[in-house]
Amino acid sequence: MGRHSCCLKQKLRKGLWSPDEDEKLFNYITRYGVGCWSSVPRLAGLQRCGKSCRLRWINYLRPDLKRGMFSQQEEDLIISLHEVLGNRWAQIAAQLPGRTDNEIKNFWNSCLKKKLLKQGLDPTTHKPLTEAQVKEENKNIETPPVQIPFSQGLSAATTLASSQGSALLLSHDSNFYDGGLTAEATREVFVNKTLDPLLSYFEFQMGVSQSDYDSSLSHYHSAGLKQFDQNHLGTNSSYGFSSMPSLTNSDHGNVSVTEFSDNNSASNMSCLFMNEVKESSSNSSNNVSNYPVGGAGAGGCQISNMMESAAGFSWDGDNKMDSLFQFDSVKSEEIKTSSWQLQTHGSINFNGYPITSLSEDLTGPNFDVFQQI
DNA sequence: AAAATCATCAACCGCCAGATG
DNA sequence: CCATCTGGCGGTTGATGATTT
Repeated sequence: MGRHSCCLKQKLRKGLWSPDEDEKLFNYITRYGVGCWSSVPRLAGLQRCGKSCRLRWINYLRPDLKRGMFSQQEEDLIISLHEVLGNRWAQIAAQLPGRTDNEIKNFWNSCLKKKLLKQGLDPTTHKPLTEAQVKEENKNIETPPVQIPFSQGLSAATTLASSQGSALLLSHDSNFYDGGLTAEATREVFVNKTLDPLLSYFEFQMGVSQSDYDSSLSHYHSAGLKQFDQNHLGTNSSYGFSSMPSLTNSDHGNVSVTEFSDNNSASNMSCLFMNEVKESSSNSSNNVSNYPVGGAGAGGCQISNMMESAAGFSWDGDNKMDSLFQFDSVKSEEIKTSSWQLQTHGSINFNGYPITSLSEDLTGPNFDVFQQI
């Protein structure tokens, strides 16, 4: 197996995406949706391979990306899911609306792994480290890991959860949480995908019933959806991007929705979807050249820069970003009845767009909830 | 102040599986 | 069937800014 045929063609650009390329891809996808990725570059006028375009859209340009720092709940959930699923990042991402597998994978490798090690847990097995492993880790980590006796009744994982003040009870040998769902059953849930992902997500995470969904979701989406209609869980309800409400219902200027922070990805198109951003330290003279050109290094999100970059895009006329989407916080009624929609010169829904994790999980027959838009 | 090291994450690579001809 | 194409996934790399020496 070699490269994809599309990648064999000469003169294809590689590396970081320029604002111009982003604009082209974004414009194309929002106008025509996703069809055949291999033809997207040609039709969008890009010197990229289809895979690259797909990746860029999924990990960066997709409007439903949440971005920002991971909340404690998300963190706990990732750890729990990782214990069940291992490095199946796409499946893990499927349970975290607005997060990409790449993002979660990076977060795991850069943060959570170390965190578990510091807690004396093997990040692969989620079991307490052996003496030898602990010694090995002690060499690498200055901070002494938490020593967790093997004989202790509570699992180390549970200890971890409680030490983090988490409401989530991580797996012991048999039970994931008080509800009594066994680890095996939970594994069934996620591996065989037999349950409503959103419901199972919240039940799994919080041990809540569907009736508690509102509060869970509002917590999860922080300042996002304040009155997420429970009808979204109904059998006849409409689903689009699972995290779309958060975006759509964002208050203007409510930066906390996406929790921009220093750790936030700098190159974040989602920034563009905010009508208002942090006061940009009066450095409004930034130009497109300030568009994040690096990976993490461009940290700090340079929101003002991003907005400048957005302005640099040749959005024609009323096709500007903030009119592109329904951002008004008063649009919750519309959210209830319609899927998340684009508001260009008419409406474009994202039926054809890759959703959330873009894994097969969300489109599989067992995930009806995601199929209804 | 400069060099070295670390942390982060966007993007690439290689592989796999399903679809298609 | 077989070959090829394509989408998707997980592992890895490399560029960059931040931090430490």
